[in-house]
Amino acid sequence: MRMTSQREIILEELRKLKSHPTADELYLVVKQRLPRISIATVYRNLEKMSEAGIIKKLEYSGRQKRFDAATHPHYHIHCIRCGRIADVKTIPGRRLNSMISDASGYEVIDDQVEFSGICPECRNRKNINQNTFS
Amino acid sequence: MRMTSQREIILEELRKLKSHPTADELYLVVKQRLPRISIATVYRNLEKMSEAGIIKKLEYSGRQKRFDAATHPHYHIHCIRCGRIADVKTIPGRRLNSMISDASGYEVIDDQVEFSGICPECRNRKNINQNTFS
DNA sequence: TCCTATTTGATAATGATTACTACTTTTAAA
DNA sequence: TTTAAAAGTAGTAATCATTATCAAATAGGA
Repeated sequence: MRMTSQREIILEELRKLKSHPTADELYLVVKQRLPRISIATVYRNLEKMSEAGIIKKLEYSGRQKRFDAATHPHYHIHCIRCGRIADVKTIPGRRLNSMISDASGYEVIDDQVEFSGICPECRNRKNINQNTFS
Repeated sequence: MRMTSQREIILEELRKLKSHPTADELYLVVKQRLPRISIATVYRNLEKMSEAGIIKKLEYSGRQKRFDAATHPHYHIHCIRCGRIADVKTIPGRRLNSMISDASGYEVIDDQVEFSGICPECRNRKNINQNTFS
């Protein structure tokens, strides 16, 4: 895989963001530095880099795929009030995947684990300032 | 919510299927009994019934939504070879959601948990008969 | 430097889902 | 029971995210 400037900058900007952006959100950011870049290039490179294991593609609920520069195993949690998607720091002591492997007979290769709920901030400020992240 | 014949038959046919069908797969089945039904009716009713908690919508973005008549908490596992989506019979002893709640500070309301891997059948018959379900 | 497989930008095509519209059925109030 | 508002339906157009296509550009080794 050639390291083009487009690819490099897409990766750089993704690494800066903690928000697990969609392809079009990332496109807007990258466009600041490469005004002539095409949205197709962003999609293509995100796909390639996730195939290569450099980044992780998150296929969760909602219409759009999201991308994460952090590839170490961790789960995500989605606030149904404000829309933000946060990392879950702790994962179960015994790796869940091996439990699932035992229970299902499948060879578990990957997981798409997303929880939905209400974040601490939204639980505090009830009913105000909704949807600031979504 | 009125129980129309369309709605009733969609629900009946969904309950018969163990395959977690997509809206269009279910449409083909329901069409056998109601030849004049519209695909839009299938989408609309699956959405309504999942809002009402009668069925469960499985959302893994980038792919088609799937629907499950079994609403009790259970996880799914997706075979990347043949495409089938199976139930995972066992779930972790202590409910995972409460662990996640503790770890994240979120009030966990729902989860979308899907594992990917290779099913026992596909592990046996290596390289032959791929994609019979996808 | 030169060659060529890879990548790019621009845009068309695709495919799943949702929106819309006019018509029908149900519900419930007068 | 009329009757009119509400809910639902079939058929189809529109939408939206994503992928495919293709001519032009370019990275990076020979």
